[in-house]
Amino acid sequence: MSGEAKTKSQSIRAVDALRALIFAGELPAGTDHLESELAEQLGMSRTPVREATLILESQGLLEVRPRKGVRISSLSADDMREIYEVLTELESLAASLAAEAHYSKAQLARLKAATLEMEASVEANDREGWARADAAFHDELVRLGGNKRIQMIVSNFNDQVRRARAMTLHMRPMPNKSNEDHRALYEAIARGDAKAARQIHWMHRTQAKDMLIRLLDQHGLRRV
Amino acid sequence: MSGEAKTKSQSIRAVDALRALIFAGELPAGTDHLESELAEQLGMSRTPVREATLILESQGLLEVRPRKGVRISSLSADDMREIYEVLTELESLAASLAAEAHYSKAQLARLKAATLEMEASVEANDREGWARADAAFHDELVRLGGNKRIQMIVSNFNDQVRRARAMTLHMRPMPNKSNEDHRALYEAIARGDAKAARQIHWMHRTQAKDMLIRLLDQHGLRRV
DNA sequence: CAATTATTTAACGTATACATTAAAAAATTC
DNA sequence: GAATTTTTTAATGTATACGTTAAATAATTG
Repeated sequence: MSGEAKTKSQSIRAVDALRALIFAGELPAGTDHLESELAEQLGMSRTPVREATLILESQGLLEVRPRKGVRISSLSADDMREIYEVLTELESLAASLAAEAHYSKAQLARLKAATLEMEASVEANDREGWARADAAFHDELVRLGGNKRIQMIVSNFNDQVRRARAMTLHMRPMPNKSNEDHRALYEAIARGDAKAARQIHWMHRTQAKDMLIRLLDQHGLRRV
Repeated sequence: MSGEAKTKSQSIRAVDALRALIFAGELPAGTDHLESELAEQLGMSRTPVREATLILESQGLLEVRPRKGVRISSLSADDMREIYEVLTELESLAASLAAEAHYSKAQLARLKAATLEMEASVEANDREGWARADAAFHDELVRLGGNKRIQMIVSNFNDQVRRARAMTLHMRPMPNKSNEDHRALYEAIARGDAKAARQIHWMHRTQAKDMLIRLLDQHGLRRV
């Protein structure tokens, strides 16, 4: 009933495979790879690989550099700042829109569940669990905002900073303050207070940005 | 000295040509076109056309629909609202960042020039001239914000609403209020007042959005 | 004759061959 | 021997052939 046997095209497979390799760090940031090598590695011809690289280039995950192979994108502190500026702004807008939508408690169940999971994870000292719940919270927040364009951009930019977040996950203190923010944001949305929702999320993201950049800087990570 | 004879690839040529055809309305919104037809029309094989459609799809200008040809994207009023929400938010952020950068009068010369040109165009009753200067103003504003990601998204979304703006250009009253906004925004940026810059631009864009949607609605344009 | 199944068609997806061209290597010149 | 030119190499860009498959059409069945 649920698991359809989709016949995915090689191009889609190439996109998925390359994304996975990039996120797993098996194609590390800054490295170059020839189309023909990637094609061989993925067991297909160059054609679908070329199509995949065009798609991934438009998503900012790599750059196609004629005759030098595709280069896996890396991010400077400044890139990170730019991306977080956009994420902060658009997620805050989504938070505001979500509050204006006056969702019922039931419709906010997933958001609530994510906050509880984060709190439980902090109790259990489980960083990976916390990170998963945090991602779920942010995804759901943006979804509740109801603007498909925001969802697309935010998802895209989250992909771009995925490795950087993963790297710093274990460098940080346990996110207690963060959980308070999430709870406060949930409540602002639940009572339909758009202004507060926007403000709370804006502060939340801005602090996360500052922390991330500080950590990368402290650990001498010039590009990630 | 300036006009280098670039040897552009067919794929790039295809992207440029298709964009031009879309903006000119020769490939109207909502219409379907086979890869082979487009290839013939552009005088090249399907390969570069396929690559071009993948790029244009990621830019939201068309959708690739296997076996049904590529469909030129059309926008509903709701799509328009979504796009304008993002444009409003990101341009307002750019305005705020531009103010924070404390540019000199010289650095703001192009922005100033655009405001003067808009005022002159209104005097001369020249709508096309006004639209050009308005676009220049907004481009320069976003450039001054200094965030490359914002520039990319805004430019992309502007492309998507280009036709809709063009259609409504002659339905609107002469934009006097708009010119006042631009002047006030220029002054807020010049004196480094980030909060005011953001606020002025936010109102400006929100009003533009409401006007656009109202006009399209009044004229029964369900999709453009 | 409606509904289903089989067949045909045509558009796409992919592999591959080849042309182009930037980069690397070798040869030449001063 | 350094700098320039020529040659070679190899990676990409493009065309094309062909297999695959969704859609359209025809045939069949109850």
